[in-house]
Amino acid sequence: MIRKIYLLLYKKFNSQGWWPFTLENELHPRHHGISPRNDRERFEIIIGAILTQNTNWKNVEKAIYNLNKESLADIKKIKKISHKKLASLIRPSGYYNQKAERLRIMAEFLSRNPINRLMKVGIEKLREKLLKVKGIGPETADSILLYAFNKPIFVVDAYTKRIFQRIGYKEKSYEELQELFMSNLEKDTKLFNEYHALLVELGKNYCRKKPDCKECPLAKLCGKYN
DNA sequence: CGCCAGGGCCTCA
DNA sequence: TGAGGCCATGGC
Repeated sequence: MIRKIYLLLYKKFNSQGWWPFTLENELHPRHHGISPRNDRERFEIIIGAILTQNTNWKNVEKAIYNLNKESLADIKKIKKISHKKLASLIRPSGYYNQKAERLRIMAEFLSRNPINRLMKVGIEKLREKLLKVKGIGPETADSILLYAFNKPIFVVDAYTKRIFQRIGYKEKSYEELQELFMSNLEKDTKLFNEYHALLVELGKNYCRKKPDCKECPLAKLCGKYN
């Protein structure tokens, strides 16, 4: 069933090309359908994962644009910039004081633990290290693992919880839901990447807080609809 | 105008 | 472990 749902979503929405990030000569993050290839791109994804916490991605794009205008997708620069300045640049993403602090803490962590070294750490150990960083919870950690480090882990977000609750799955906690996917799919980075992105697309367009079930690709197998 | 968005921390049972 | 308050902007 987990795989069937994936296929239905893919048929409806096609490839999502996640995670959206910015190429060297751009300022605005976009979906490229490729993995990050250098530290700047990986760090920008990490920044986006923090800024999008409980926030619309469109607002995060504005904040990332502001940062890129000053080439601030850079660990050393984020460490050096003042809190006031950083907070004002990321203001559109909301919670800007908290998030400025979280970006600074993450930059310090990555300064002590360089990305090229983290890339070689085992997935479980890397996840534990990320979760110890203040401001990084399960979803942000897993987003970083999957989209910045290309590790095969499934990201569970509010959309995932809402969609699968409505379909009729009893799993509730983050770990239970994550295990549902991890145990029913081959541990493939590309598959986990696409699946999560497709769930976000469904959550935004159909399985909203007030659901629009009419053209939902999952309507036939959804407990709420039937 | 109200509602909501790709969470996480802290506090208190 | 889980519920509730807090953090905040911008789009619709």
